[in-house]
Amino acid sequence: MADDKNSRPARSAGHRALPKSEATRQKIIEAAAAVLAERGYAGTKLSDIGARAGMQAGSLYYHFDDRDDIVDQVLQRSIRGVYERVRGAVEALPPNSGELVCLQTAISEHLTVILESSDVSSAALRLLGQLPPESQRKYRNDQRTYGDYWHDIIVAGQASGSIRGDIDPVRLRLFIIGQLNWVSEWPKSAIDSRENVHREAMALIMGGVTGPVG
Amino acid sequence: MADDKNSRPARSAGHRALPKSEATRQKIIEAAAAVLAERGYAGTKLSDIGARAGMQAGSLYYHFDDRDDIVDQVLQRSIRGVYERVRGAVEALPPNSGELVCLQTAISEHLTVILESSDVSSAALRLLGQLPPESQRKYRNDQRTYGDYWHDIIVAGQASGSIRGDIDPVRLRLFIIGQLNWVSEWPKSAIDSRENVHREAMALIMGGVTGPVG
DNA sequence: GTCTATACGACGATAGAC
DNA sequence: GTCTATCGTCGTATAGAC
Repeated sequence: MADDKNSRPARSAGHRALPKSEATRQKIIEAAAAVLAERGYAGTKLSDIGARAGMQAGSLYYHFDDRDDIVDQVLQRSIRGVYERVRGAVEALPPNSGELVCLQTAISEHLTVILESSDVSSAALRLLGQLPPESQRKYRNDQRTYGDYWHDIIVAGQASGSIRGDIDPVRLRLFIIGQLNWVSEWPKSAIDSRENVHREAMALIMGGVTGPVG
Repeated sequence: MADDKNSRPARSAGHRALPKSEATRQKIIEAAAAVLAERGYAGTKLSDIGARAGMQAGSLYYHFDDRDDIVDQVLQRSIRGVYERVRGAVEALPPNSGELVCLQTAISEHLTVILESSDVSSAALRLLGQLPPESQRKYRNDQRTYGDYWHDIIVAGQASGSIRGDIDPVRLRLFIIGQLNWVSEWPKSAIDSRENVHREAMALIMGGVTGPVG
């Protein structure tokens, strides 16, 4: 649990929210996410990250320990970022909203994150599978936390009857999230407007291909 | 269009279907697919492929021109393989089967391929996105052929009213195929039996989370 | 903080023995 | 057909100037 970098900057007295070094870290992480998303884990070279962040490869070592440290930050932020966004959206619902509304909100927000940050947030999704197995373990907890959050919504919905009960809740979640995640692989030409993607995704997940009335 | 390897072996007179060299090619391609699926494009080393195929890295060059040639074969077989399987299944239906049945058959067969060859066939799906953009062009045709096949089914179904018409047919296809493709990313623990996955995927895609009767 | 230069290892690819 | 040995290249990481 040695973690000297995440609470940076630990300087004398906090005054500004984004000191220069932190802003640069941000820029590097975003650059790395972009490269990771399009080249994959092993295909991401420090020179690419540096180029996109406007500096030389060697300069990255001032801000990060090594290559994996950068990848690490991208993944952490992505996974936790999606979770916080979705949880925030669901918790913003009026109290006693039905489970179906919670599910719809989670779907909508998850999709929003994918559509708006097609780099930073969707990079993680495609990356987890290509990491060396040991590295994957580090993110299992964050992944499971997010999965559990969905799981609870789905199970509650099935108990109340608002969500069909003849599909295993784990697989139901995996089907839904998988369908949404794959949007990050779409050709850009298929996304004419985010509104359409949202509306149609919701319509399909809710009512299926035969439509809301069977 | 120089393509001297694909029609191998071009030996004196055909006698056996699988001469040794062709069998070895097969084994290498399968090994490569396995490594590609778990390490990604750039993460796949010739030494890994060789190890899994039971030979040294240098020996691979007897069967293939270079690294990209191997990746190429994996992708070609995967994309075309799924297409042929799905088309075969749909064409095996009794004539004048409804479009909805065609769609269901396509879904079922696509999922079957993913579940049974979680290496060879699913490797391609995740790979296309991480290839250097120039390389991607080579597979666009095969991809489009497969997409068009689904497209025709969906459009016909929408015309006849058996498939809801309020979702863009291109996105409807992408949603469905994406949901199925993502199954290759599932933790193995989520697949207790292929039958269950099939049944539930079909139920969800057909009727949505609210169930077949709304 | 960022640069250039360099040490070092890893991987793709080739050559030649068997 | 497959092996071992080797070369060349590229990418990570470090060192030290600015």
